[in-house]
Amino acid sequence: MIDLKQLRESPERFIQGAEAKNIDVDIDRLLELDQQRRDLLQKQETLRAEQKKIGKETGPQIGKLKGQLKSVEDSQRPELEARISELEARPAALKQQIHDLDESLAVIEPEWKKIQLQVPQPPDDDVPRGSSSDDNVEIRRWAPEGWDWDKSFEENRGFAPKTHLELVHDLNMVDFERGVKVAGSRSYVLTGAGMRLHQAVLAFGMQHICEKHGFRATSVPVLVREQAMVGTGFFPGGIEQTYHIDSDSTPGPGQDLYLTGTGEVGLMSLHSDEIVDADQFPMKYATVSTCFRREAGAAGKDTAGLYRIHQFDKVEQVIIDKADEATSRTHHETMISIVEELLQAMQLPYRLLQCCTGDLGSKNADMIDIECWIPGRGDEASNGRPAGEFGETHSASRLYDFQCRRLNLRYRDKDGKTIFCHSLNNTVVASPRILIPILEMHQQADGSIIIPDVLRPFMGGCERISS
RNA sequence: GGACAGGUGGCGGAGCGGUUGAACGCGCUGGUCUCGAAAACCAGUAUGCAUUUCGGUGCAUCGUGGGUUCGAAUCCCACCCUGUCCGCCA
Repeated sequence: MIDLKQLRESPERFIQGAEAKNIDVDIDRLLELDQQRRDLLQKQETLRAEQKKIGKETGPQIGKLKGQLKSVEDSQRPELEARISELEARPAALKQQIHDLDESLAVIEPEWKKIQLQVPQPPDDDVPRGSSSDDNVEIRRWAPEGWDWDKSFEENRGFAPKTHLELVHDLNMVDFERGVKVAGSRSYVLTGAGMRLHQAVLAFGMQHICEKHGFRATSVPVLVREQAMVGTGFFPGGIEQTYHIDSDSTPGPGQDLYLTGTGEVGLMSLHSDEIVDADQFPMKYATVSTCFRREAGAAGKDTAGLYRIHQFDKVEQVIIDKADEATSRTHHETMISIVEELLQAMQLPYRLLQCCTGDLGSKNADMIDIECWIPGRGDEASNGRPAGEFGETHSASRLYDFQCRRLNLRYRDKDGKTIFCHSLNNTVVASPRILIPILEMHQQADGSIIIPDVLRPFMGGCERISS
């Protein structure tokens, strides 16, 4: 959520920000409603002040007179009643006016709130303008020694690569058919070495971020209240991406909940509605959680394999810290470098992409995607085999106070003022998607797969997966 | 599935129709005392919005929304949430 004060002061910044992000939101209308609302509130406040003042003066009198009314003789009643109704007349009139203003406000506020939740955070000035992921800008890339970016996998390694689909089939690591039988399209069942490797990657990710970088290991609810989805900024925009445990069809307590698409929701919601102690900054959390995504609107895209699926597991990192842009930028770089360490440790070639304004999503001021090289992806080369392509495996967001404002997550500065925190989040590792580059990049000419050193301790020392 | 209880400030906990934005306790901040600390004592200590001659001032907020009333934390209705006991399941 954006700061309405800032919006009033510099609406252009937000209008241009929404435009750059390709988000259609009627900011002029919001400003208009905001002005109306403020006018109404001001009028109402004045009336209330008067009502209160009168109430203090005449209230006790009325009470006393009404008491007398009970014990007094009939002949004196009319006079008493007249005095009471005289005293009651003014506050009653005020009450009616205040009530009318309430009704006017009730007309405005739903739309006012709705648009407010839709206004995106303007992108930072140094984010390149663009309309889609095609306009993202590569920052840098890395590959293990011996890998030549100008050559194909076959030229680099001396044999034609299999796709991950072929590999998991040949090595019996995934059962897609039964996955689909049980759970429908985009479902899978990891088996044997597939499941072991999946768990190894997640365990490695948790170990790395917690032990090497001091993030606090934390579990999160993956079934959450709507407020957590709104607070973290996934709603209203992402509602069609989200599974809903529906109270209409299955009434009863605990039935109106949503399945989270990322551990970020649970982690960031931990401190919602809190004024956290600034001494704890920066607050660094890591979790591993199952993530659920409906992938609505992605029909026909990446239908085969482990790339785009409804359910996966992810190690996620978040940082909450004081409201300072420079600090946020530093954290952002740190969180990205943690991922780079991990990918380098697993010897996976990757590149960093600066996402353009059109690809940022509504809540980010800046976002860096990390893409691993996947030999089995992409268009067909002349030999009829995939030419290889980068595939997004990580996404690092810098949100400033946009998310914490929604979550009502604050701290006190030196002067005791409450301030909304800044937040950031980044994938540590998401599996099984990350298994795709691991399998494809570490495959051998004989069809076996060499397990990266760093994962072996989590697989009982196993060095190689072969049929 | 059945039977209840309850939602008040950073926390605990009063209040159940009239200066109650809210007693009391704890915590926190400042001060006195002390060589220093603890204890004791004194003072202060909610959030949001608006307004301001930056000293304040006004309004709202006791789960949420509506209602009754001249007046609601207090009464009524609906909803949300939390907890307890029994049953069931792991």
